[in-house]
Amino acid sequence: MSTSLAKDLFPLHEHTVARVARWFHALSDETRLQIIDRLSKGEQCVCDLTDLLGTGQSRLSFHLKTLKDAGILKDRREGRWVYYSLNPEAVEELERFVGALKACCRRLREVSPCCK
Amino acid sequence: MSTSLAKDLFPLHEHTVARVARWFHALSDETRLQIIDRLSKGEQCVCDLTDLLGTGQSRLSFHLKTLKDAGILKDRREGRWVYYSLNPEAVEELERFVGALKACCRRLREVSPCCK
DNA sequence: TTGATTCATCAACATTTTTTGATTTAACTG
DNA sequence: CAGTTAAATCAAAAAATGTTGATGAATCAA
Repeated sequence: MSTSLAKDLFPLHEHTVARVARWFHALSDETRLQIIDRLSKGEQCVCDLTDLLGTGQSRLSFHLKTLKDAGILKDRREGRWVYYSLNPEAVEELERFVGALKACCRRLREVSPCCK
Repeated sequence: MSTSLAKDLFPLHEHTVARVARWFHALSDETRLQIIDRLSKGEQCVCDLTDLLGTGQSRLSFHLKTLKDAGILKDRREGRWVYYSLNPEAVEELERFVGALKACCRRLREVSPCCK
């Protein structure tokens, strides 16, 4: 079952490569991972997150935008506040990719066994 | 069970943030994802990969080093040739992280149901 | 309307990452 | 040994990213 997943994804389409690179880029920054960490506990508005960074608010805004543009976060306005949250669909797609990669590793291990 | 995994990882330790950022950075480049794609079919030596990039060999070397330093790839020398392959342990750790994140999403969905 | 608050955007700058071509190292071959 | 091949390393230039402080837009409250 997960083997067929791998068959679907690998070899990667050009389009897939671009999308996946975007996800990973969004997640490749420590500040952004801390944002993810916060949001893993639930939706937060921007002002709740400002304490994460000792510095300016534009910086936070920049990172939130990076994550949102990559599809990792969703946002929702409520009056003056904007609430950000994890986008479960993106997380699932990510999981699918990593799962497919793992399936490749498993298959390779079966092909060339312990000897070597 | 995967819920307990999430409990282990989130909230993220500083150390974890740094490690994960490294993995994701290594995977955030299209060239490097194409290398991964190749290696998903099995071990390859550097010279087999040079056709991936129209340009110089030092560039390939740079990207291979980036992936190796992040722990995503392993290498092995055999005479004049160096063979690179996926590191299954890294892939599994990656899967664990993404799985934990997904568990967070699931939990959040349960807490705040359909309404809203 | 005026003023305050929340957040996004912008432009200038700083920092980091990537590319390139040249050089170096290591391993083999004759 | 001299010559060749595979791959890593280096330094300089180019490109992409991230930071900062200032400004702008939207919403609300008095």
